[in-house]
Amino acid sequence: MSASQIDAVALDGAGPLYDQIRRAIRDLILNGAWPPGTVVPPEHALMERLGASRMTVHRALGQLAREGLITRRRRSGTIVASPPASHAMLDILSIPEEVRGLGHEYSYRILARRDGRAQRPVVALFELGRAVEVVHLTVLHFADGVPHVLEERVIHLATVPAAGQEQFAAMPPGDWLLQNSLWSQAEHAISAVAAETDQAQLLAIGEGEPCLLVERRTWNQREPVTAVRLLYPGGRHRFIGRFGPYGKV
Amino acid sequence: MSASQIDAVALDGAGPLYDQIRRAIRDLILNGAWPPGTVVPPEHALMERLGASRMTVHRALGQLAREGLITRRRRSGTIVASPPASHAMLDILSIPEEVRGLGHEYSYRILARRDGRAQRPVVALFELGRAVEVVHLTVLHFADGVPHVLEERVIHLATVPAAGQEQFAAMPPGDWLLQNSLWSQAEHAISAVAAETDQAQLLAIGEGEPCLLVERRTWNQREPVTAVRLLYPGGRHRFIGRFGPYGKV
DNA sequence: AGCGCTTAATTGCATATGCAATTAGAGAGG
DNA sequence: CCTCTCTAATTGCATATGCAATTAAGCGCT
Repeated sequence: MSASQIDAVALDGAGPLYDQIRRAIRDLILNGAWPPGTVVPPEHALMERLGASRMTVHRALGQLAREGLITRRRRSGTIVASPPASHAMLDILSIPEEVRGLGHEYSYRILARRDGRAQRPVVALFELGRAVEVVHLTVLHFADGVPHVLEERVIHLATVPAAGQEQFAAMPPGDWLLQNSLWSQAEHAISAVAAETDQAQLLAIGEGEPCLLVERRTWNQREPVTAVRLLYPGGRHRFIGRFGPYGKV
Repeated sequence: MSASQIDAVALDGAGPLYDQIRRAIRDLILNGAWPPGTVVPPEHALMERLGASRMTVHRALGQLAREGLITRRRRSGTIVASPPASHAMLDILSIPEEVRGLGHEYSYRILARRDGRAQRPVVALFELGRAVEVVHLTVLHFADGVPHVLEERVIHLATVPAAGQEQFAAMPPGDWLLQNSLWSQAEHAISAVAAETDQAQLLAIGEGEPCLLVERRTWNQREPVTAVRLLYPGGRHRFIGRFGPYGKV
C-alpha cells in the first residue's frame, strides 16, 4: 500500500460518514484507479487518514465486501476483487469462456472490419447526436467448429483509442475489450428474430429460422465504450436465471 | 406487534449473532409468517427478547433493509416490505401489469383447462419422479385486443389446493397465484423458437415466425408451485436489463 | 372541533473498547 | 537449509454509550 494509494481516498462530505467512505473506495475501484488485486489500506490506516473510528471504516469495507467489490481475509488484509467472469443469466461477457464452459473447443474468425465514422444506425444505438469514430467488426464464433454465435460490434474509438491498432488476432474483440478497457454500466435487450439470408448462411441454419438476439451497450461513466449484437441460433441456446420474490437468490 | 409475533423470532445458534437474527427474521418473512405490512418489533424489543445489544439487532435489521425485505422509518418503526411487482428484466410476474405499463388495455381468455394427473412432460418440467395432481391451463393475453402472449401453465395442487376450485374469472392464473400462494424461488429460461401452426393462429402471426419462449418454474421451499411457458411474438417484444461489472446496478 | 406545541418512541450514526480468529512472517532451533 | 514455534497484524464480532433526526401522538389552548 503506497502513500499515493491511501491519499486517493477522499470524502465528499455528503451523507453518512460510512457511506462517504464506501463510495470513495467504490469509485476508486470502478474508475480503475485500484485495479483488481490492489491492496486496500488496512482499517487502522484508513481510520487515521480519514479521522473516522475503526468501526465506521469497518462498516464501509464490510458493505463493499458484501457487494463483492473487495475480498477480506484476517491478517492478510483486503484486496480489490476481480469482477466475476459471468454472473447468471445474460451477463455472459466472454464467448470463449461460455463455449469452453459447455465443453466445446472454441475458435473464431473475423469476417469483416471497417474503421471510420459511424453510420446512422450505430449513432442511434449509442443514443448520440453526432457521428463518431468507431471500429466496426463482424465476428463469427465456433464451438467445435460449428457456428455458435454471430457477433456484430462497434467500438467507440474516443473511449478506447487502442482499438484502432488492435488486430484481435489473439482473442476476439469482446475479450480484448474486457482486458483493455473499463466499463461501469451495461444494458442488454433480448428478442427473437428470424435469421436473414446472409446470417443464416453464416450460422449454417435455414433462412428464417428463429434466433435469439442479444444486444448489449456498454458505457464507462457517461462515455460509450462498445455496442454489440449477438445472434444465437434459436434451438441450440437458452439463457437461464434464478431469483426469489425479493430479488436474486 | 403481538407477543406471538416476537416469540416467533428464534435463533439457531449457527454463526455470528447478527446473522442469526437476520436469518431468523428473513425466514419469517419468506415463509409468510410475517406477510407484507407486518410490524416488525422495534429494536429494543428484539434486543430484550434475544439478549443481544441494540447495535447487533440494528446491524441485522439494517442488512434486511438493504436487501429490500423490510422498510424502516424513524419513529414509525419497521414493517415488512412488499416484494417489488417486477424488478428488471425477466422478473415480469404479472402480465396485466406489464401490458398496462406499456399503455395498452389488458384482457385475457382461458382457452382450455384440464384437471388431473400430470402428463409426462409436466413431470419432467418439475423434475419429479412421479405423476402428480395438477391444474393445466391455456390462457391467451391481449393488449388492446391484439394477442400479446400465449400462456401454458400447470399448477401443483398439493401445494396450492385452492386452485382446484378457482375459475380464474377475476384475474389470470399468474396473478391469482401471486395473491394466493407463496413462492421462495423461481427459475426461468429464455430461448427462441418458431411458432407452431396452432400457436401462430392464436397469436395471429405467421407459422414459423420467431417467438421468444420464456419458461418459468416456481417453488416454495422444496415444493413445486407452478410452471409456465410464455410464448411472445418475437418482433414485438424485448426484455431489457441493466448491470455493472460487479452485478446489478 | 381545530390548531399548534411538546413529548417521547424509534431509527440512524459514530465512537470507544475489548476480545476472538486467522495467518503471514519473523525468529529459534536443529 | 529446513522446520517448528511464536508473534503480531489484520479482520470479525459484540457490547455500551451518546447524541441526532424524524415524527406519531398526546396535550393544551382557544
